[in-house]
Amino acid sequence: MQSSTPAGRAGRAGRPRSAAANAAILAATRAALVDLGWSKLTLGDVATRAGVAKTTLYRRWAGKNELVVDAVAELFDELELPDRGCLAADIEGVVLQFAAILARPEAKSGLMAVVAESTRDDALRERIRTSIVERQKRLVLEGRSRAQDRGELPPEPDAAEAARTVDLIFDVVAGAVVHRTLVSAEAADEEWVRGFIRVLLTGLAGTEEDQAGPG
Amino acid sequence: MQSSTPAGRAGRAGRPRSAAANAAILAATRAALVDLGWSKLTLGDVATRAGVAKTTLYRRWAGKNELVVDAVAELFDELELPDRGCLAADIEGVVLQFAAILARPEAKSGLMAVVAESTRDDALRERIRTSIVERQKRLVLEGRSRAQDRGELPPEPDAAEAARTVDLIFDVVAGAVVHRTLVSAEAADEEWVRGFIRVLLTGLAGTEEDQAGPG
Amino acid sequence: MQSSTPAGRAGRAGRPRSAAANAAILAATRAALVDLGWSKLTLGDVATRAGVAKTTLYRRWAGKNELVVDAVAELFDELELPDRGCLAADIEGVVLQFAAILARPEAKSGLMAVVAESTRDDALRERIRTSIVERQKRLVLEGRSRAQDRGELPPEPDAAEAARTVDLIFDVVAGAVVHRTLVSAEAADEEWVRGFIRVLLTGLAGTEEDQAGPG
Amino acid sequence: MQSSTPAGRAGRAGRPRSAAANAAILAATRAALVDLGWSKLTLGDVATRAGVAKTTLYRRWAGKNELVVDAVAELFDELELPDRGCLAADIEGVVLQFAAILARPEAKSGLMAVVAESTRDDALRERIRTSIVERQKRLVLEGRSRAQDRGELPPEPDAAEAARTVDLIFDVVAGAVVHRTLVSAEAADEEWVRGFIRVLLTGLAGTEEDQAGPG
DNA sequence: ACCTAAGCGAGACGGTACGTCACGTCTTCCT
DNA sequence: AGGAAGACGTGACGTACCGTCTCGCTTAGGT
Repeated sequence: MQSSTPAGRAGRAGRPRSAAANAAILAATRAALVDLGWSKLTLGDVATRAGVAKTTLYRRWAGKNELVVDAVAELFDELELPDRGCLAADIEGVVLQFAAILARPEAKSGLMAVVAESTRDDALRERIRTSIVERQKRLVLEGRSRAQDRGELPPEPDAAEAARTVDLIFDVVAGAVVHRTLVSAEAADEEWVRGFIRVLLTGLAGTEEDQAGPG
Repeated sequence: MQSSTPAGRAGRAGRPRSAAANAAILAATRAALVDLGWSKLTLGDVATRAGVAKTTLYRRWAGKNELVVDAVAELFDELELPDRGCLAADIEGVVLQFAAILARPEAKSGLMAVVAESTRDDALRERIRTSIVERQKRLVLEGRSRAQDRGELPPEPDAAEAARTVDLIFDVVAGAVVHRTLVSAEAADEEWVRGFIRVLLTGLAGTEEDQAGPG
Repeated sequence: MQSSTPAGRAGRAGRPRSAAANAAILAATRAALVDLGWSKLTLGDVATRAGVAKTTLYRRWAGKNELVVDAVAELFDELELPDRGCLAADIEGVVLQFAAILARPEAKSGLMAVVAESTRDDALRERIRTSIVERQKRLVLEGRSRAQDRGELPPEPDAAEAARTVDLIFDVVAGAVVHRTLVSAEAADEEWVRGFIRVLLTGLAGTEEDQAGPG
Repeated sequence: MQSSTPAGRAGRAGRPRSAAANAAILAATRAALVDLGWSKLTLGDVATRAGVAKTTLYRRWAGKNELVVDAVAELFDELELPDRGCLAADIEGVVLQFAAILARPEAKSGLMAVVAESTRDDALRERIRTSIVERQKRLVLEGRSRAQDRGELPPEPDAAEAARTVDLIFDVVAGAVVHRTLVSAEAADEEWVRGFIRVLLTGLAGTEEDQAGPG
């Protein structure tokens, strides 16, 4: 990297922070999550793995929770919405991607733990929302927009209602996959995702018909 | 009788464990969850609150996780399925109860934390499943059966498929409410539950119609 | 054993204390001293080794110190003063016996520990004196008396002075052997004992002469 | 100078250990020995008294025994051999100093306890020897040398024999004073020390004569 | 080419909680 | 009443991390 600090920096005297250290620390954090899980992860151990002093770590993050949020957030940035031609297929694509990330131990172990912590720490919850949750709502927005272009979904008559629906869908989709993966502890595989999307698109009553139909 | 102690009596010698202590410990655990949250809860503090020695606590539970699971599990036993005449209303009733429990700080703080821990501890995950999850699936079963009696849902042609559907519905319902409450950090109130049930029963496409129709 | 308690017992109601238990407990204490040493010896372990409940043990001894004193005291009762014809030989005989007992791990480990404890516990010190120390002063008394009969030592002109001398000799002999064995951690063997007795009988100045003489 | 740090400087990185803490801890240890005795002394309490964290204590000493050895060893460094003109007077001077130290409760309580422990711990015994015992043998060596200069004792014909005699004398002197003080639990006062030195210098037989002679 | 301020590694520090162990007491049932 | 069994309240253990602090060294921008 040719420039470790952006142009707008305060730029006072002294040695600048190592840019390489940040990446090493986040990677070390994910590695520690894989090996130890959240509750046994210690900052001292992360520092050692990253080849960095503990003080360096504390200079940049307030504590374990903030560090883990940043380390996990990077995982979800690789999500994207493929264009597979129809709404159901698009959803299936992105849900399977999401399920694949959640199946990774560093995500499993870290994500739920920081969510749990965030129930008592507003700043942490906000950090999770901005770093992880809100950033991925783009997928829902884009998916709906595409479906409307295709005529699979009607246009939104009301902007506020539209936003509420995005939130609802996000809660339903993310919640279902998380529950399936972490609580039921079974894979959110292709078969399960198809069943889930059937319910999501046509509702419970429709589910039974569709099953009976092809059989 | 050949024996003064019943056949099923295991080790009859020695002082028996105090039954009152168990209840006191679980109540103290919930109180500590409210006051401190999961990560700052210490077994020493729970013991003090319960008026019990730390060793007594360790004699009965393997650690913090097991204790919290048991303490939280009791919260969910009060759930019941009211008969409100139609499927949507029945679901609304039970989901609102579930949301109310999840809104309590002892549940919020404890539940996600043990789920996070369970990603690295099979025995703990099993304990969560038997103590909390599986026990509440009765609600889904009873709700469907009632809806089928009323003709709101068709009968199940295939038992295996029926079981899969119960699991799916449970993941969707529990997951959505949990995500709404803990991640989005907004109340799963009556309005939200109605929107959720509309999607659940009629699907995304139907949702838009229904909204547009009466409006 | 047909009778577990001696004839002179108080004979109140209830089950009498098992006499066999006492011996078993003291033997178990010595065994535990050998295996674990004083500081790692626990009353629970002694009870288990003796095949006895902890309560039984506490009914009979106030604590670890008292128990160890009794267990160790028995070791020293086997000391006796042989008649080998002259004072030096008599002393050598009894000192070697004493050294042999002190070399046993149960004595080493237990004796010094209770002496250390006794510096802060008058009752314990008294118990040690009556059970162990005073009881062995008979050896010094008998040795002197025998030496006086033989004409090796002059008779005592003053009874009080005589008692003081017994105490002094006891302190010198016992102290030297204990220091040699425990602090210097070398065997109080025949060679050392001869050197010691030479000093004891003829003094430091005489020592050098005697050595040079026979050589 | 070629280097700002001396050659023998091992690990120069990191914060150095507080020198003040060491002294505070050893002093606190002695104070705790006075107040509580060895068996009730806890490292946590010592740390509190020293105004130091328990971990600091464990960073520097392996355990209670090692700590007490070091704390007690300092007491004996104040011993010195006065020149009072003749051997008997020199010995009396140093033995009275030794007795005075042993009479202090921190020495009484600590010394025998660590000796007892050392019967099962070779490293501890070695530590006691080098920190306490061997260091004080200088007194015996110097005393003998001085007495030889005065002609009170003959010169040593054999170096090995001379060393053995030093050990013997040390065992006799230290052992007798310790036994008198701790086991017999009576003061090693001037009167007793005179009697002891008479035996030490002239032997048992001589003792009686001397007493009878001048009386 | 210096100066200076911050970053950095190392590791000691005062804390807090851990989970275990032994204590000495108690409660229960049995003999 | 004595005894075996074992749960109980208590308190110390020695360890592990916490987050902070002192060290001496490095590094780069500003002069």
